[in-house]
Amino acid sequence: MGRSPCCDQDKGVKKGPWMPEEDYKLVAYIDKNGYGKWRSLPNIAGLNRCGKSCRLRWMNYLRPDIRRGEFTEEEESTVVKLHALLGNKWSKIANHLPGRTDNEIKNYWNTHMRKKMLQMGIDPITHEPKTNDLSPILDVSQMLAAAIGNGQFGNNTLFNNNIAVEDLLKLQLIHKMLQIITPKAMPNTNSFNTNSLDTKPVANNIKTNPVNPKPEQAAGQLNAIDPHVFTSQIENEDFMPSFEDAWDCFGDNQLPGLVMVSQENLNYQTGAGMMPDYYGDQLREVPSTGSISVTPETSGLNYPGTTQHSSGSNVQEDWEKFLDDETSDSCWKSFLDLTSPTS
DNA sequence: AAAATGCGCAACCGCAGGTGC
DNA sequence: AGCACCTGCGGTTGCGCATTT
Repeated sequence: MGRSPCCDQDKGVKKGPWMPEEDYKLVAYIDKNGYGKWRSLPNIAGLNRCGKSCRLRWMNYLRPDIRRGEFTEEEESTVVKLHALLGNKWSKIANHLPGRTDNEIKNYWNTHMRKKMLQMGIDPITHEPKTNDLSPILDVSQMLAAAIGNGQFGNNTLFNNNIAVEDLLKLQLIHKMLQIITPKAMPNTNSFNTNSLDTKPVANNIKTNPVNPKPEQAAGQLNAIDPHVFTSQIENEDFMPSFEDAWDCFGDNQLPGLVMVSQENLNYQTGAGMMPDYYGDQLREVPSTGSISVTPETSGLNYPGTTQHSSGSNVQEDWEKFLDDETSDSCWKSFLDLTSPTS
């Protein structure tokens, strides 16, 4: 389809910053005639500007309902959540932020929030942890699986009371997990920032997890050590968790990292600043390959605190449900704590 | 004090969808 | 059906100010 050049941009129209008198002309014209017909507007209004430029100036700067100044925490939270849901759909995001323009949100994202997320080790595009910080767990998981599978330690060694090998593997696993949870307290620190981790009790999360059919039981298993206590104790240099304490985090007959949790779920959980917190059978249904998307309708995953996108509903409905779900606030709150100017 | 560098933001550019003739 | 035009969107640019060297 053919398309003519925008306005009269080849005929010496002015570009660059707008002068106050140009603003005045534009506002005066729109006050009198309303806006629209941008192509013809410059001639009628006596402006030597491209119609597009006039529209942009009005929409992004002169409009009376424009809201300026620092983004509030609530606005930031909304932007982050919507960006996770919609991606770089700035105009759609702007629809949820009265008075903010798509351009302003885009600029704010690129200059402030994107940087903060990178500092947190979170990919601002995918909203996933940027580094492969969970690979150690998977490595150990694979080692365990291999050890069992190929009979390296004898047939079913782990289940035949070979305490030394089992404990060694446990130790390695716990050590690697501690590296992830508290890099500053452990050797081999990594870049994942845990300073603002939200250690919301697991039970609260499980309670709203749509894929966990037995929340009380699961919470009981996993809260043998309260994550609040666990992580705060770890940050205390005097604390050295015992095998029993750490191991009790996991349910009976469950070898952490072996089969129960997919890479996607691990990424999601730790990205939200929490330990992997549920290992119920239901999670086996989560696909273990492919890349995660935080967009529920594209990933097909049920995330804690979110609602599954049904084929009959739209993104906005899901978003409103998401906003109403108070249990979904935790990870964003921690993010905002970090991005707050006062922090 | 001056130059270099970094940063934030307004504005520009190209493209695509929608609409009317 | 095809064309021209209008409008809106998202990526990018470049200017001006602030900070650092």
